[in-house]
Amino acid sequence: MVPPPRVAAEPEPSEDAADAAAPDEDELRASDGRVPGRRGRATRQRLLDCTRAMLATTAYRDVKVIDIAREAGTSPATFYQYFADVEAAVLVLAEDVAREAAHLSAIVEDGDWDEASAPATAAALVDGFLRFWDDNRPVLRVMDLATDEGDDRFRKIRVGFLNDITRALAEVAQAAVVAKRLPKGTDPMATAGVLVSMLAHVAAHQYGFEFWGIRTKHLRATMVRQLAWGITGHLPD
Amino acid sequence: MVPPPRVAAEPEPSEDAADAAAPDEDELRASDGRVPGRRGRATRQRLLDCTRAMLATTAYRDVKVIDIAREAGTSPATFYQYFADVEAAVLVLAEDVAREAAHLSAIVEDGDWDEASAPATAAALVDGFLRFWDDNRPVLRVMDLATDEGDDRFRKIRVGFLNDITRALAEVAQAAVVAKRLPKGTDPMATAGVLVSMLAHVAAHQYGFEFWGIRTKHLRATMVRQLAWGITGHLPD
DNA sequence: TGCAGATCTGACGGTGTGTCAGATCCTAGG
DNA sequence: CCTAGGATCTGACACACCGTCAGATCTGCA
Repeated sequence: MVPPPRVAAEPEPSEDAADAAAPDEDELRASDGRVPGRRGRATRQRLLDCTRAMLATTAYRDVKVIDIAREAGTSPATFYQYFADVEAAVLVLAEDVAREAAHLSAIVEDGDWDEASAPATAAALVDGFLRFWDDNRPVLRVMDLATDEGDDRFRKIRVGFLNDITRALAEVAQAAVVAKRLPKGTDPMATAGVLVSMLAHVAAHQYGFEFWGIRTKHLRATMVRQLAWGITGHLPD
Repeated sequence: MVPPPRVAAEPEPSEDAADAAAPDEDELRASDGRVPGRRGRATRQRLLDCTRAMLATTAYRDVKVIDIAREAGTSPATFYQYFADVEAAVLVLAEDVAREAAHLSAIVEDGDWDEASAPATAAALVDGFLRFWDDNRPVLRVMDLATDEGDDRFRKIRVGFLNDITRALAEVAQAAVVAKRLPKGTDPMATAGVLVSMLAHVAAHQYGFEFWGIRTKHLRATMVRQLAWGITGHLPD
């Protein structure tokens, strides 16, 4: 369950300069401790893509290394060159997803939360959540599971990306407390955290709602209302 | 992924009368289609208990039939006599958990939701959720995963048990809409559904919050506030 | 062109799966 | 008390996946 310690080794600047395609992953190591070159990185990426695809079509429990490798046109041994196990590959996917989530906190930070604008800003955030979960559901659900199972590597990623949004919302709530629109004892961080939970869970189970007759339109409106009021204290409508 | 069709067979009334210990599970069949007797049911239960225990200590992905069987002091072949696979056993555990959840909807139905009582009733429901998730976390997280993966057998159970609570809350919301404490367009069911989502998700990730410094006390207060307002339209405090 | 890594894989021992046929257990009826 | 016959369990097996090597193959460059 513990990530293997990264072996410290002298860098390979010639390679590094050659392909600056990798954004900030210059810490990559294969299982044998060497820094992969162009070909290696391509294989690794192919394996990641296939893992993501697999996750979208197969129950997590049934995702096998051999299937991923076959799909990627390579052998299981190659998979193990880059990842300790399936979980490790998913962890990398989770990191990617978390990076993509940055635009969600931007919505909170860049939006206006005064009485007139709050509903629209809240709506933008709600839509962002729904869309984001739609795009990344397979990875996010494994992330949720692993976090709940006590895996700290996943928890850190999850907390990290939700944290940015939560902090941003907490600032808004804090302002509302100061302005006495929210009751004095209100904990801004707890408020923001609970609302982010609401957003995350509804987004995750969106289709579960339709299943029992709730239209997405109403769902969305309710989320917006609950969020806007909870965070600003402005009564909606 | 599809449950095996139950083979229709003539019942065994003599056995049935002998041990009425089983509440409503008289539809039980072993893999070979026969109705298990006392000994069989005991073995089955032992396997279920071990499955639950396993789930509490081991990542779902790593829960193996052979481990469950070993733990139960029996052989894998016996496990397969009662369950098609690990998932099938967890499904039964999920049904049990859902049955236990009945008391949560009772809190909503039996409680008062007038302005004076709403916070206390909401608090009781919040505590019920937190406690319930605490007691059944391992099964509930697998239920969430399977539901999200599109498994309808789990979805039905999940929806079924949350449905009772949601319906009960929706009635309260409906009353608030009629009384014009909630805006006219409000969909009571969607409102209740979103709030139940909030409760479920916060309860599921309770310890994730503590991880980043939010005290359970504040978390609870926020949930209560959000729930009481959202469902009754009464401003708290 | 040929060498020195870099990358990949065949092959293998180990473990888990799922399914029989038959062994073992239990109990009702003699 | 004994025994037949159904209820229950399991050894054994064929198959699949895991995880790890040593060595085969590929690639870029001197």
